[in-house]
Amino acid sequence: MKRSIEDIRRQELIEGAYRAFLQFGIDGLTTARICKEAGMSPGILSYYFKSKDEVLFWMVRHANRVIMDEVVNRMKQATTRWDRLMAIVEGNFPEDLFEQNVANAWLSFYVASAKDVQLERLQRLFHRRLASNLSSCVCHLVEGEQIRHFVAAVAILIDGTWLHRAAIHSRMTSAEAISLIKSQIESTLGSDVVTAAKNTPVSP
Amino acid sequence: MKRSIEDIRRQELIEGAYRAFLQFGIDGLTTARICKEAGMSPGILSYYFKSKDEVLFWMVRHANRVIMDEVVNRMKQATTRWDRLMAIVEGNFPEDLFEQNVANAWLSFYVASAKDVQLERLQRLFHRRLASNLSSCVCHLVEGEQIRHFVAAVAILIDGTWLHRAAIHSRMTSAEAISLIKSQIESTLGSDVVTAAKNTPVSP
DNA sequence: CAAATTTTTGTATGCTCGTACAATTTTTTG
DNA sequence: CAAAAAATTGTACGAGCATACAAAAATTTG
Repeated sequence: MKRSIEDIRRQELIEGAYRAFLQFGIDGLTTARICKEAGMSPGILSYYFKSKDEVLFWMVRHANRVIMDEVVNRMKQATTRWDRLMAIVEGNFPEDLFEQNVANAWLSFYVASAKDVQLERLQRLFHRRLASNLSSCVCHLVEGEQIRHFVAAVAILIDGTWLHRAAIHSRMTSAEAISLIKSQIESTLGSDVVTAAKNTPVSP
Repeated sequence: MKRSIEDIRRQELIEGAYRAFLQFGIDGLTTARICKEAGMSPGILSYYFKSKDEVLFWMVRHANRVIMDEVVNRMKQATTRWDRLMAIVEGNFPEDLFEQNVANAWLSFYVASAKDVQLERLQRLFHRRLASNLSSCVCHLVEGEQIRHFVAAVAILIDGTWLHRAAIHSRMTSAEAISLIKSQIESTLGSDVVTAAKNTPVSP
């Protein structure tokens, strides 16, 4: 069974919204701009979606999937806990996405999610996934309370680095971001735990 | 010479804007809301200011001064490099300001400064001040390139922690934020540098 | 106190945007 | 091919907002 016109149009609008999102952030997303970006006429959005907010919702899921694919693909190839950890960090800074407009767009999503319960739920889902992935890399290697501290610190470092890429005119590259977070992780865990992580296979 | 009515009214409007800012962020700031918060009628803003953006500009300066006062007061009492460092960290997390609405408000300022050259200049000024203060705590204690890395890491940790307070429903307290950043700093610098910082007086 | 000046009020204007929808075109069906 | 259904277009409406400004009120001046 081939995709219906409806599915195709909805997907096109979501991807149009995504492109507009990367350029202008959530505030720059008007129905007209979304439709134009998708190559359609202005009124079409309300034919295929209940409202602009519905497009926004699916667009954010789409945007997150782009990043998550980067993470997951790298994690598949990891053989040690340490490799998994690096897969998460590196996957969160794809070279072609780590630039000011994109960082600003994500920042605007964070702001918007404070006033939109749907977006807030997505946001928390994304955070739980990240926290869960990070935990799996260090559990059994460090003690319980330490795990929560480690996860919080790395999450803050990742998001904080994106924030700086957005706000400060920093020209930081993704390689520099990864290297900064990597060395923070190393000094936080300590060399013995790092060595253990590098020698622990992924499964257990 | 007493303050003119104009100075008083402008200050009242700026403070009204600040209160509205803390509650609703930059997007929630309408001229009507600012005037209402200042206890004046809606049209008064355009009598004392060229535009809403001008109020925004002064309001952000005011908001930053609130934080900077916290930092500066703590730094005055510092006798060692380490104390100065802690003064900066603690001053950036005043207990009564470290809560979700305020964090969201600051986040919305970061987003807005991407599309407003005036706000962007303020933002960069704030960042240079922070970086300069941080540098002064570790220069001569660690080598040149290391300083830049250290400053970047701490700045990212501070902003990242605010971002998390805004976005994740984290209930993190200011004490927890300070403690997290403090331990990150300690493991980054290494115990010998920390000891040196604790034994180095502030002036040179 | 009366005229002049300053300050404040309330509103009108124009703009942007989301949404609904009638009119039109395209596709499908029998 | 004609009728019905689906898809698309363009626009009109209303809401929310920044700004300007005429009218009113308050204050100062002579």
